[in-house]
Amino acid sequence: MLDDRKLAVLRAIIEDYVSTTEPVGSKSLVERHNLDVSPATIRNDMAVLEELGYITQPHTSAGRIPTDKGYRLFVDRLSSVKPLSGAERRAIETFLAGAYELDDVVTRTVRLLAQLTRQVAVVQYPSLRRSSVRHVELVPLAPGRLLLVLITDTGRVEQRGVELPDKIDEDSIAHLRAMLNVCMDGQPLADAASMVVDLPGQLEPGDRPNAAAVLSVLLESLVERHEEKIVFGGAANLATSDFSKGLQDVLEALEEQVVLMRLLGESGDTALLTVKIGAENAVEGLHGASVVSTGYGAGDQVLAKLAVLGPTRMDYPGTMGAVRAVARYVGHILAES
Amino acid sequence: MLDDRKLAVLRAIIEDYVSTTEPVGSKSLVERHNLDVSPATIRNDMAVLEELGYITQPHTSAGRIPTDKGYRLFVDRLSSVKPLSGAERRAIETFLAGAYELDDVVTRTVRLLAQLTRQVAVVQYPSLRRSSVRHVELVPLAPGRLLLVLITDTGRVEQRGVELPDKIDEDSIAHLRAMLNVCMDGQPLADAASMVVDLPGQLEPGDRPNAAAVLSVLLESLVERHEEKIVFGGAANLATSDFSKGLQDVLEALEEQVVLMRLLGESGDTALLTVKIGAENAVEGLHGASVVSTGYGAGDQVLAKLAVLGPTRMDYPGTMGAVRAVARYVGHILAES
DNA sequence: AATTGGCACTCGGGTTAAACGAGTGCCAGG
DNA sequence: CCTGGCACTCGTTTAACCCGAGTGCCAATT
Repeated sequence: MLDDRKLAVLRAIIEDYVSTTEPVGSKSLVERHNLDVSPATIRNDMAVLEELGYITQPHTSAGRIPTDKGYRLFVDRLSSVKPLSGAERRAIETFLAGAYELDDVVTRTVRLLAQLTRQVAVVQYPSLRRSSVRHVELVPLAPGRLLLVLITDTGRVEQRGVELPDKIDEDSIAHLRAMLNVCMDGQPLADAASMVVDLPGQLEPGDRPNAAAVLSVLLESLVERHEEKIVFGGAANLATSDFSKGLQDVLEALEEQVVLMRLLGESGDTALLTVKIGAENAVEGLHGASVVSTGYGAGDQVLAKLAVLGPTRMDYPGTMGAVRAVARYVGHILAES
Repeated sequence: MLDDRKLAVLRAIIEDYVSTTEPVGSKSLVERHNLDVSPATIRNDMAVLEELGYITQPHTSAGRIPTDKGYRLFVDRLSSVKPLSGAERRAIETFLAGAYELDDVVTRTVRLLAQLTRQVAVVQYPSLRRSSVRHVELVPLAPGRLLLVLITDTGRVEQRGVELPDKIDEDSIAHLRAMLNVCMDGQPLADAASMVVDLPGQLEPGDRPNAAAVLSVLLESLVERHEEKIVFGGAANLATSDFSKGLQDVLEALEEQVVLMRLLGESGDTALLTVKIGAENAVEGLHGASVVSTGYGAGDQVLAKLAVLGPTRMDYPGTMGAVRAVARYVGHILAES
């Protein structure tokens, strides 16, 4: 059904369409790629490809353009991830070189990815689950209010205000702080729940409600909420890449944290490059867009996701190459610091 | 030269143009607003207004549209800030109610402003200059690396990695930490420089290079860099408000931190509502846009700026009302926490 | 069975021409 | 100073038209 030449034709159609944005006809195909057959033959092949749903024509008397299914086949079987050029690799290094803080790393990664691919970049903050506790600090703000500061072994700091049910005095704070640090120091945050389960027993009964409030904030807010932090950049690139329709929709989707979560979550927990094409994206209003995503982290742990979003008509090999390279490099940086 | 009726005509033209997006002619003017004169009279007035540069016609045989100068006059003399409706005020409260952390406050403010005005919102993080030090924490990360954590009396936490010139042991860290806290606790950050000037003298000579590194980071990075943090949102609104040209340009400008700084910086240190119309904006590629900005902060201190950006053809009274109201409300929240 | 050249057909895009109409400027009269 | 009248301008819309890229099909060839 699909012999080699037909596949070659599909590949050629996609390459041409991606670079010209215009439907591609049988004649220009044989010219630009040296297929040693006549346009008529290509037409027959194209008819078959259309029959099978890999390409379609916008209207009669126009050339063919790839369908989502066509891109899917292309990505799965007809292309390979394109390694970056030396210049691009150097760009990555210089771009990310001066980033010490996590905020900095994430921000720069977004800009870098957007610039490299000329599309929209989406980056999720690394999860805290695999980090360990280095220090817990409690700072009184007001009679019924504490500030909880968590410092991890990866040098990250998270803070959060805590509303206390009762008033609390300096001594109790100090005691609670000491207890917390004894219990949790060096422990992975993923185990935090079990670490502190018997903590209230070691405190004065009167302090227990307050301690409970602190713990619940620590467990729920700090660790979980953090993963919801996702930033994007390169929206300006949307304006040029004449998104057939619904630039509006795309921008709205990007500004919804929940949508971004869903977008990155879809690809599961894998660290592998994942490509979602057009309607494969569950998110309404993001059909017409493709998302290339991957996990990243220090070593082989997947701490978060990053992705590039663009029109279905995108340079998949190049984009995949950029995403993979950036993910790896960011992984190194996280591992070092 | 400019009698009352001519001013009324200008106001009417602006109101109509803002709501319809279309050049407005003499006839529809007398209909929609009950000016008790004939279209011909209005035409004469319009001729004068055009002569003076307040309005212009896109082409012969079309109605008039306001010029930047026309909007300027409108804002300065023909309109007043429109107070928010009850529903809008309630929206502000519910929207900002659950925000405890600063991050949260800023993020929500951006979304709120964008939604309220249906335009792009820009919010700068509050300056740390007026805050006081509550606690300084030093955490060893690696032999030559420290994490510096600063906690302010307003419950804000800033962290930053510090590269040390020499190795440092636990005791020296503890000593340095103690010294820092003694010197700085309760002191306003604005005075931080003078507070620590004699600190190195109280340390072992061997520790002085390390201490200097820590101090420079504390002074330069934490306090100053923080003010550069500016976020924006509501880009989706740009898509609808058919920015005559250069949506591309606007998006690019918004993604440049430097540009945003300049945008907010222009209006000086005032807490007052400031309106920059079209070409009044120094930023290239943001002609065609207007910016309504104001300072905000706890009490009467101006800690940062926030702004709304939209096409010159915007609802100035409404936008100004929203900006002022939100700024005030955010101020209250900052003052409480 | 696959390939090829030939040929009629389709249809979107671009061009030209004409009719339309909103809006203007000007003027003469109230 | 205001008003009604009127000629004029010019962008927009509509219609008719042609052009050409591209297709599908078929019969002939390999």
